Amino acid sequence: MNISIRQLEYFLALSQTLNFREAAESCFVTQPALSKQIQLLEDSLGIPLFERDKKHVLLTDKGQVMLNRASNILTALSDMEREAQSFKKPFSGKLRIGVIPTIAPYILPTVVPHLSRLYPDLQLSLHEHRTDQLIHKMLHNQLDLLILALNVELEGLCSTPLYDDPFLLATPIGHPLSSKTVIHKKDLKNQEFLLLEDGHCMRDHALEVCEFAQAKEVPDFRASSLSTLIAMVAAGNGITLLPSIAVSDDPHIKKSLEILPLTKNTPTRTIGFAWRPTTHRSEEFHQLVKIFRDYAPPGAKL
Amino acid sequence: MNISIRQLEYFLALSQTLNFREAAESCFVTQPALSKQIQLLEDSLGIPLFERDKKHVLLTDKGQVMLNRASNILTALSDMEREAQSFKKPFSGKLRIGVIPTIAPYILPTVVPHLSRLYPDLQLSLHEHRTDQLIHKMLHNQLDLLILALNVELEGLCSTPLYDDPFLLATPIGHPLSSKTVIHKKDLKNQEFLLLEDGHCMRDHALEVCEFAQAKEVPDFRASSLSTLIAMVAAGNGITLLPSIAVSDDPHIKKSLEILPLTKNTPTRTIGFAWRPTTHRSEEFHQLVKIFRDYAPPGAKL
DNA sequence: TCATATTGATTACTTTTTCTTATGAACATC
DNA sequence: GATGTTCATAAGAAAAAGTAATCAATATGA
Repeated sequence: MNISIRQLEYFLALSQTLNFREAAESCFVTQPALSKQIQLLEDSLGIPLFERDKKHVLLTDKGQVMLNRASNILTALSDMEREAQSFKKPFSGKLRIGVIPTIAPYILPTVVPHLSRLYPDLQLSLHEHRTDQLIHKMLHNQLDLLILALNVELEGLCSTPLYDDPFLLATPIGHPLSSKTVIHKKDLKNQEFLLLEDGHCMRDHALEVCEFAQAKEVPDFRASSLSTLIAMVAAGNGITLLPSIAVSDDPHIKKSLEILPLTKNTPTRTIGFAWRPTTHRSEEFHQLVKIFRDYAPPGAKL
Repeated sequence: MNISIRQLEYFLALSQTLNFREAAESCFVTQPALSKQIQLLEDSLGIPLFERDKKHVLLTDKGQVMLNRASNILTALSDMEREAQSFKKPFSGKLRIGVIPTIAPYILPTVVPHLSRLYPDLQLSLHEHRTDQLIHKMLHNQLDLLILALNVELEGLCSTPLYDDPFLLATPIGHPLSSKTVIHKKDLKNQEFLLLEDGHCMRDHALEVCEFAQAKEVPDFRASSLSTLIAMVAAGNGITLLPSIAVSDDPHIKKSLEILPLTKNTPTRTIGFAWRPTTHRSEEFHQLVKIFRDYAPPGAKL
């Protein structure tokens, strides 16, 4: 017998549920149908993919290797189908965009309305996650386009920069540093920084700066979002770094905090797109770059 | 309807023959069966893959793009099946090796017998082509492993070096240069070099050396193989560069030519393996590296 | 402990898909 | 204009994949 796409789909489904009935349900077929196809696939490959004793199902080692290949094949097929779609009508259909939390609130509100206006047939589906999860979802064909800070390793993805986003120093009103017009490295020595939770790439950026300037992190506190961070600084609990795009447009922030530029050699993150090399729409992404630049948020440097 | 593997296979077949009847034949089905599946595939994708006026069939632009994707998917599937095979029994089944002509005669005769002895279940299939064709065949899943000079761009392939192969100068017996013990760059100025035909990567290597040393190529002659080249030098028609592995083991050559080492900074090619990233057997290839090194030809530098 | 529920495999039968055979329409060639 | 191509189409046979019902083996809980 020959391996079929359907068998690969059933294989994927079963590997996710590890339960024949549930997997069958998720594929909208009955359990015997799925059992049969899994057996046929195992026969075709000549190796067992699952160990099943009459109560548990689990993926074998070799099954795991085969699963990765199967998953890649299905992704490639899906990309092929979606590219064909986009041939018929570019900028239509579903576009799943993933954005990191320290970028999303400052870019999406301005750009998305323009996108919807320019491409009414494009159904945008927006997802906010941290970098690791974004990359994982991208590689598993759950997202089409990422918007993130490019200063990280993007294993197996293509990327292109959109704009630079310099970091600024934020202190409480009346903080000793706030009298200065520009902050130098030595000004930060032994200052206490409030930072984001683990997993935010901006935390890593900020930590690098702190280490470089011999500053300290406030112990026992990690903010879950930039707004928490801003509130904590405003309440006088410490100082922090904020991305330009997060502060440049917000009069409220400028009243409750002091925002100070750093020296010439300003620490900066590069914001950009990333996508799977086999994506459909790589053409369209290059067009989107222009639009995202046209509607760049205040504070971003082209 | 859903796209099937079989549809992709028929698509590939038709793209090769551009004739429904022949394509059907090559797939061991009747022409209407293939016609139908091609139609279904076009319906699924929503775009025409072939233009057919009642006498000619040709691939559309979009069809070409889809073809590349289809071909990659089929290769991925074939790799998956073959990896499953190799799980059952490593070093068994067909291994298709491609080698460039300036390497094949000096490596294969020594290594292949050992391979056959070590892995009696491995069916070696050896193919001699120039670099460009090897890469093309590799990318089209017609070869599993390449042995070539790594000093070239290997688009989309993985590679690993085996050994270095320095070039030596070959002159006719009694040639003025043959009195020297070592050849320097300046010795080669205005010397007349015999070189290989276009397409041999060794020609490009040698040309670089010639340009660097301001030497000249003999006009109106291009050798089709190293043995022609050697014969032409022996006949006094000029001098040339030869790879160490081609001369170190051959007493006949040493009688009919003068073989002279070049200066310390010896021009050298690196001989190595290359394979598709998705290949089955990448494990086995790393084992083969050891064996190829164990039976390295005289003249090769590990 | 025994009734009950849940697991994946198996069987018999139905539906769907894919194939073959036979044929038709459009175009070249002689 | 007869003949031999081409690809498309239609009808029915063969193959594949599905459902429904059931089984055997294992857990769970009164």
